[in-house]
Amino acid sequence: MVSKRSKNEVKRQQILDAAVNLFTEKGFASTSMDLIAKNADVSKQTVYSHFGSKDELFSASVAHKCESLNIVDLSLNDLSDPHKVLLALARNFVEIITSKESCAVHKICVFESTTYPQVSDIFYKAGPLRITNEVSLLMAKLDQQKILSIKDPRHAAVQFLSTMRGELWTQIEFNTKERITPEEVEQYLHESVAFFIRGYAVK
Amino acid sequence: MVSKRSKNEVKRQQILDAAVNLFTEKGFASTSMDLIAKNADVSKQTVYSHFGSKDELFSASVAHKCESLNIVDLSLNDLSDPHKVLLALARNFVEIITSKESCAVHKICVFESTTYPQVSDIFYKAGPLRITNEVSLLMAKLDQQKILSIKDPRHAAVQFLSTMRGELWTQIEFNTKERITPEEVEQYLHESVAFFIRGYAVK
DNA sequence: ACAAGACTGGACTGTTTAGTCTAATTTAGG
DNA sequence: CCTAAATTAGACTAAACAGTCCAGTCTTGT
Repeated sequence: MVSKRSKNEVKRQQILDAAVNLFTEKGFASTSMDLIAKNADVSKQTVYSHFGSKDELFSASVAHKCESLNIVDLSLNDLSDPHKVLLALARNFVEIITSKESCAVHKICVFESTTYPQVSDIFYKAGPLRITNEVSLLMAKLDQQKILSIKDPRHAAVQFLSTMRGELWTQIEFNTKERITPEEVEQYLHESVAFFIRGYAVK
Repeated sequence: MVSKRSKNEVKRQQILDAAVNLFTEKGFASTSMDLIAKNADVSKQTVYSHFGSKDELFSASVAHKCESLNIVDLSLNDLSDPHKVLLALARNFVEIITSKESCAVHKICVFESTTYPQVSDIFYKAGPLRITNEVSLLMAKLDQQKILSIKDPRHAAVQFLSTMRGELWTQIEFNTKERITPEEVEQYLHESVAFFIRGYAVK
């Protein structure tokens, strides 16, 4: 037998999932509470008893999604081959930021950043800010171990991540017809890692 | 006396301006035709006689805005001091992409890129694609004149522009509370230009 | 001055929506 | 089995909105 509490939780999850899917797909304004209820397989009243208003549900559903988003893996200890380390990081980073889920949440957070700065802030801190901080630490380590010569680890992190994003990211953002092929992306990442290392090589 | 044609044009411009301002500010769904008419100081019927529908007006107004957006100045002939040339370019680029107008159009185009890919395409071609193409040419010249050693000018252009965007751009996107100071931006650009040149220095 | 076309304001339709209410039904714990 | 809370479907309100229509007014080229 399922406890009352957990039955409650299940419905809550259903609502959050349906909500975030619809919000990211159609936007806040074009998503109706009726449709959320229907997609969540729940009555409208239940939606309102869990979340007081559309605004509240919006915040909660985006926050919920941010918690479940994949994050970049930085569990690296052997840094002796910087090309290998940075290329793995770059691939991992690009894979995550170009994923459908991540793009969808990114899009809605940016769009609603003036109307719902709290919501946008949640994503910013869970995504861009977090990864930048973590890569900064990596850069500091590379400098410390004299593998690269990095005076300002934060700037290096920003440069690295910005660079890896590359053209594919922009094409996805704008939903362009033409797209860079995976092979081109791979080549770009390879070149860019080499470029980055040249820029921070120890003298 | 103003000609019929140009009087017509004036109203048309008023409508387009009011429309793009509202669309970028509130989004497509949350902007009403009544309000556009009111802000354009024109009757609703006039809006409909110039543009058949809300969709049509949306496309036309974004396209109109894209035409009038500032573009990066690349009229450089003396490339002998690459640091100077690239720093000027970087400053110019950042100034434009962080401007209110540009950010507002960027935001709506990205957000509506699935619903209105044609609209998003207009911005993509007038903005990111165009500047990337132009900077590619510059990179090719720098290689040709043996000022830098750039095998793949397009990749170099993407790397350069991505890098210069930096953290400020992200903070603006997400409308964060904390912001990098102009001094920090200036320092970042300076460092990043030097970093770029190190990465493409002639051997 | 005159005719053609542009413009106006406002009424109107039909639809969609957030949020509320209610009365009946289901569920789960004691 | 009983009670209390949770859930349900559906009706309902009040507002907003896209798009149409119309009757009258203003503009402009001739």
